[in-house]
Amino acid sequence: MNSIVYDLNRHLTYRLARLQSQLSAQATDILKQHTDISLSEWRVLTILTDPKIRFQKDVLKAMGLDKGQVSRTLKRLSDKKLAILSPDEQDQRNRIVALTDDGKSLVKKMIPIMLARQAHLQNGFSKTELNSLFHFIEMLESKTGPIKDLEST
Amino acid sequence: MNSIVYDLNRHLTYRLARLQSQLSAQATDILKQHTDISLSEWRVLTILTDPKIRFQKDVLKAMGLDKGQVSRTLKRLSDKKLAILSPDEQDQRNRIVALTDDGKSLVKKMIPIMLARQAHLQNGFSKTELNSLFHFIEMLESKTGPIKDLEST
DNA sequence: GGCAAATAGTTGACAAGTCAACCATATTAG
DNA sequence: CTAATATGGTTGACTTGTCAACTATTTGCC
Repeated sequence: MNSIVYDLNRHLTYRLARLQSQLSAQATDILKQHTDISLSEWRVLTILTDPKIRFQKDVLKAMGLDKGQVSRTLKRLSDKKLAILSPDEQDQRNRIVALTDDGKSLVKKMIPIMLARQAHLQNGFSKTELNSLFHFIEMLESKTGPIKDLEST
Repeated sequence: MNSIVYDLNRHLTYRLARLQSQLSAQATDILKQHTDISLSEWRVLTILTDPKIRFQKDVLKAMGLDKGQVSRTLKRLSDKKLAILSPDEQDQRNRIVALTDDGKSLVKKMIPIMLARQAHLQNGFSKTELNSLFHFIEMLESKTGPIKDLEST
């Protein structure tokens, strides 16, 4: 009667967690082979290629990362001379963020490599399948808030 | 001409990372409302309900976690009297791991809650869709090893 | 104008994850 | 038998992620 076995492998969030940790290890490896930036640094760099991103707060919103994490990541990028942070004269609370030339060329160099990886991962999926995968991700993301009535039978 | 914009939102691994961090925050919240164990502790507890898991190394294999992480998580579970670790007389390298009665009842109490959450998340997906989602996860997981020939044009 | 609230960012403390060195016990091959 | 190797586990150092407190501006309201 003590059949409280919980099948983790059919457990969606667990599977996603495992997948995610393997994927990020893979990305970290690739980055290490070519540069000396971390995965989160890479993500911020790519965000900075978007002309709509002008302030630190835009990075924050675009990525949904922690404030402090963004602050420190940008500081590291700035130390590595890949990004430049400057004050906004209009509103002194803001910090203007931008890629340096070094930053731009690093991104330019890495993009084909990272895209090749994406292609590798998506290889074997049809266009339709990919779309439904993105659709699934969106649906799940819409349900990641607090849940009420969890224990009602 | 400097159109090096990298669309992160159409970037599979980035979306999965974001989804995953939201999901695990949600799980952590739920656990905090009902107990004082962390998500990784919860996962190890559920693993321990499987009668095939007898030694610490089995936990390791079943979860694909870091050695050290498993060692420390089990230590915390043992400190909280939820699991018990004992030496294996046959092979002194092994540690036998098992749930205590407290551990069992905690799992029993939490399982319906965690299953309700899974149901909530999967709500809106048809059986077919769920199967293809799991299938996608498997396909991706099979591609998380090192990649060669990444830069060939 | 002046004060409360909102916004942007920084910092420190702490938890979780990753890596590698290390110890003890078993296994195996000569 | 014993020396090399493999296995299971622990530990410390380091990185990354998370949370909350705090400072400095700006905005909105009376």
